[in-house]
Amino acid sequence: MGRAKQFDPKVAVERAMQVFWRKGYGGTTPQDLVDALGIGKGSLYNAFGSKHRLFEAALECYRDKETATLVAMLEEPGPVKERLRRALTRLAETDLADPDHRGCLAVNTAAEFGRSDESAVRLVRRMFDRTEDAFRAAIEEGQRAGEIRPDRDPRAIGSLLLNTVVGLRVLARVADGPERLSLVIDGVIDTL
Amino acid sequence: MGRAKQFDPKVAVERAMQVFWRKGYGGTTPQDLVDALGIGKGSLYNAFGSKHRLFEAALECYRDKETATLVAMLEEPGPVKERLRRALTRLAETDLADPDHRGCLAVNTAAEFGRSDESAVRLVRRMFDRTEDAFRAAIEEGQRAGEIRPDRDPRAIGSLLLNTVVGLRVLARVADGPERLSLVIDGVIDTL
DNA sequence: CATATTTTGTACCTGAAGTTCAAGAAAAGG
DNA sequence: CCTTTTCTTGAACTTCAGGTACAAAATATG
Repeated sequence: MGRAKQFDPKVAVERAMQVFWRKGYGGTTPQDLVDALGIGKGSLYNAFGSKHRLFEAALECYRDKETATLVAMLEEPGPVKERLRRALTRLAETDLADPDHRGCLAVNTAAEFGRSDESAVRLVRRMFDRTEDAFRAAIEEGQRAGEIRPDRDPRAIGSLLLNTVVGLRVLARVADGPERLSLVIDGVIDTL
Repeated sequence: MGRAKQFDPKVAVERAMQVFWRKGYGGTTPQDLVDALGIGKGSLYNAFGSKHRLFEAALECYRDKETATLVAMLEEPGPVKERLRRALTRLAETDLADPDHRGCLAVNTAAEFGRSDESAVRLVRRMFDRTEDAFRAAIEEGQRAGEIRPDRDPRAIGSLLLNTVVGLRVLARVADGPERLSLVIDGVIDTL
């Protein structure tokens, strides 16, 4: 019973995610959210409680979509090394093509909050863990297929690739061209 | 003629740098700065014009100190690879030992502003360029000394090391231990 | 010492952030 | 169909960010 919501919370969170991604948490105002979600301030606070809680939901949404995309890219056909290269390249290209150069919401959040925000840090860590796991799985597959030397620690390479992606997405935020990013990607992939 | 300043602007900028480093640009209020610098608001705005101008000065100060530290570390005696490993390790250790886990001010600034702030982006780019240059110089030295294979592009390795550092300093902001960072450092250095 | 010039702290202003609330509208139950 | 419950809307409220204006104080220069 009671009046039904006039908007879809899923859609609202996704729109909020776009705003937080573009402007950061601190840079986003309730008014920005009201404008982007197309609902009144009251509804916003009734539905999500606070700017921060909405942010958590948005970050969770981002994390799920982003990791799903990465996993999908890593599951494409072809040699593992080529898949990895393609995944990184596509990531860099996407970031550079974005007119706002938003980079990665999780990385930006890590930089914005550090550990001063418990819930944010938890969400970011989880996203990083999942990303590393996805890379590790790909590496193990490559080792089983004989494409990657079996004497290297998959977890270590996973960490290294995670770190590479994090770096790339920061550099992409201020990059004026693709050169440096390409050098990085080639440099990393060629050592595998 | 006229009264002399009661405080040392250099010291003031350095203190401001500490505040911006800890709280970010958006998270720093004029009151924070007044408290940290120990001068009145009037003096602050008289001396620096605006929060943003003071931030630029602080970022410049940070950049100069930080790159000087890096260059000094890379100029220590010993094999180049060991110098690089030590430099990265010390960086990670410093970040983890910092109770606030502030990471790198330039990286945080890149993440906070992206390209929405022209002057900030310029300062960050310059810091990144200098860092890459420092690494490139070290690599070239290593190649001359026969420690590093001469068929690799020093600029590319410089980019790769820069990217590694940027990634490390983001991961350090949310890391709960040194394990992942160590894996990354060893993974990168061992491929040189 | 006189004066011009600068510094300094305080008081003040404007706008917005972040949230709450009262009043009304729509859906379900008796 | 009336009550109950939940949602909606927009205004109201509180606090503070960010910066300006000012008058008093201090000091280099002639």
